[in-house]
Amino acid sequence: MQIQFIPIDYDYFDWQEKNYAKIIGRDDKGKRICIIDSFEPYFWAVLKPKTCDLKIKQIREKIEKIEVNDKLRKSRVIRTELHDKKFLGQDVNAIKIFITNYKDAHSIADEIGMKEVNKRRGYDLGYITQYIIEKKLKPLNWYKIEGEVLTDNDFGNIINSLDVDLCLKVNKITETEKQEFKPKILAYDIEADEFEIGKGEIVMISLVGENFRKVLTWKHCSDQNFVECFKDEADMLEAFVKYVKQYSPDILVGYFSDGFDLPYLRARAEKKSMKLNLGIDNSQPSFSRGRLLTGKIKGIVHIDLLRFIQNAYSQYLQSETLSLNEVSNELLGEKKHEWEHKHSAKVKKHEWEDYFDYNLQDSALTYKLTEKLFPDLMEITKIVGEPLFNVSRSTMAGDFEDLVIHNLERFNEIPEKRPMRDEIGKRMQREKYEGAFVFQPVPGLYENISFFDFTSMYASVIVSYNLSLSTLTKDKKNVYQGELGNKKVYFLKKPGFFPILLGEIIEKRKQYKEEYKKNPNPITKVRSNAYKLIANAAYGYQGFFGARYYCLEAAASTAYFARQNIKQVIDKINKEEYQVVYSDTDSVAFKLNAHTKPQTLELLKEINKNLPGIMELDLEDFYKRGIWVTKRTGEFGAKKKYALINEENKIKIRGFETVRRDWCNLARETQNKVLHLILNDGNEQKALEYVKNVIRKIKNREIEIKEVLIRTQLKKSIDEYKAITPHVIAARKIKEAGKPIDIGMLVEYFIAEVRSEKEKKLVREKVKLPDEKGEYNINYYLNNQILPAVENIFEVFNINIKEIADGSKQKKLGEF
DNA sequence: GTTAAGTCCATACC
DNA sequence: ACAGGTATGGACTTAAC
Repeated sequence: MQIQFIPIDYDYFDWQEKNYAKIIGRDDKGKRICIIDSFEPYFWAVLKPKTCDLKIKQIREKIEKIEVNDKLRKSRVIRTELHDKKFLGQDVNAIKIFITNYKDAHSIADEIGMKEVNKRRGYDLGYITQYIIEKKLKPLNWYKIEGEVLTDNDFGNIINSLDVDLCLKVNKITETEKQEFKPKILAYDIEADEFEIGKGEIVMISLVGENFRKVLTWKHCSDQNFVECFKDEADMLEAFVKYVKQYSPDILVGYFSDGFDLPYLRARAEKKSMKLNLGIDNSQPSFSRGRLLTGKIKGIVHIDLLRFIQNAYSQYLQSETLSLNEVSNELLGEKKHEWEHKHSAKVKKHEWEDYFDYNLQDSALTYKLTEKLFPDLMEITKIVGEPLFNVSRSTMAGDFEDLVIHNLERFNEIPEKRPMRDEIGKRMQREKYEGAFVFQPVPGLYENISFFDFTSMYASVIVSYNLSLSTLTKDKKNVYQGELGNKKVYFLKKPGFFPILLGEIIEKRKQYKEEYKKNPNPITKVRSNAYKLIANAAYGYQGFFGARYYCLEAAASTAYFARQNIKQVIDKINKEEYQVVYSDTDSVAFKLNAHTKPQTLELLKEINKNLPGIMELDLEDFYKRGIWVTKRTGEFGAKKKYALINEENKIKIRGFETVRRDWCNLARETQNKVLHLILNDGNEQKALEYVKNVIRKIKNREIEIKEVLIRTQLKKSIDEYKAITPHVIAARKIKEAGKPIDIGMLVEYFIAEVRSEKEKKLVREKVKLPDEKGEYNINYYLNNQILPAVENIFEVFNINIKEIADGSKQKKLGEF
């Protein structure tokens, strides 16, 4: 039999002491298909150079006799082969060791202690990863599968309990051209009486799919057609499982569902002594604990969308938190519905409809976000080669490593191992290396500015200078000379697999970006973006202590060559009688002086002609005006703080309090307004009037409390803080009030007036929560929020705003 | 007891 | 444990007088 097939969820099982891959996917008609396949697991023994043939023969014979027994099973070496391979770019002889059960790879590797065996590698890859590499059945690609239909009795009861339309034992896999795939997505969200997992009852569960909207509940009934009422919690949970099975999604998605919804459901089911058999084999969700809890459902890809957004997207979002509300608002232009969380016993009769509505909306937003982000997720999955489940939770650095692992075969490379605990410890203790160059700006308001920046600078440095573990060398001929601290380090010019792979990613990114420019459509946009995300992870990866291909020399040299290049660009621009005013890492801002725009573009061209390798400088934009200010302490210009206005009057603000979420809205808005007025007008007149008015309002207590709330994130548990800061006090107060408080939460508070300023000098002694009675502290908001936010800006115009504010204090309020 | 330097902490830039 | 270094600035803590 032959089918079209797209693999979605990967799993494996043991049958008669061998491993089998069990892959769930769809055929071209949308039927749910299971395929069973296998390969011979193996790992490598890398031999010392010049080991003689006779010795090799003896070693192989020895290895072939290895058997390990543990309680569960007997495992043994099936056979060995001798191969010419590469390890970190070096030619090696290696013995390929085939074994009966992959799970015992590690213990068999431990039995290989001959002194001629230099290294053992490839025993830490994971069965599914190796399967995908061996059989080239890559996730979310279409294949033609030829195979035999399996019946219930094959493989014990593995098959008969599966809720699929067809199960095939694979004979042949052929990749096909087909690309399109629209997964069946089902979003879910629960509402519970307590925040602690399993502590309270689950009040309701919402489900949203295509033409599918449900709220399941048992506390209160409703006439609305999407609400279904059950007699108790257990009944509701049962219905939840039933509806999931009926909808038969490829993806079940929640928002923070790894950490909340799924474990909560599981805990409540346990409490009610019932099974939450969501898996297509009727198994319950399983949870694995890394740093974070991860919930897995067999045959259905459970995705916690928050984790994907955190790992892949957060740095490209404007949202100040990654709450469903803010992220939806930014990406969809749609918010959560209003609802103030309360225990179901306290929900009034007329409020229930709002509660249902709120619950449904959460799933609806999660569904829409998933629809929007799935193309990106799918593209990354295809590039990386690991299953969707893993990719949706992996960091970008992890993705890069997976990409490398899945492409090693092309280079005939044996995989490097994951670092052990002691190795990680060593790496973590290392000293920092020198990073990027940041130009010391001279404070002032500048006119006619241009910005150049390097495209994917660090990635293109890695490629251009061939910086990687496998190209690191002691040779001093035909090399690039980098540095790590005071030490010179060298990299071969002959391209290594890591820079080659990264180069391919950058090249594809460039192609799709061009394609997108020519013909803007969502597909090219997503592709261009996915390749960019992955390319940008390569630098951090090589300096990351957990990396297989960790190479501090490469990471430090990447920064070194980047510094060299940006400084050369700065010199060149200055030499041509432009004036550089600022630069940070990969960008440079300069005044055009007497030059025209065409001349500036010509300069860009010329610089590009002389850049090494694939490095490329780009025009970011032209700006009418820009402002740089002094540091709060000292008379130097502050780095990483500036504001610009381009020719379309679009304003770009970096680093200022306006963009910092730990300043109160009033200060942020005042500063934002000041920057806008100054950049628009080119002078400070209107801005000054504006600030005077704000000062007046503060003094007259005309400001609402919500405008003076300060938000600070709790980064660790309350007792772990060495310094007791205002936000720690606020967190304590929240806890004392019996409200939930946890690591990661944004704590809101304001600084209030106190009876005796003499007794209570510290800021933390004046902290009040938003709902506490009290008035905002006029002096604090003037001297610690508003004035500091605008002081340095006015200083550019030689205006001392503090004096003006002080002076105005003595005047009658009415004089403003 | 006051003040300045040092440390902790959060958050931004790239 | 789950990318890197550079930088600002508030508030607390501690050392020095």
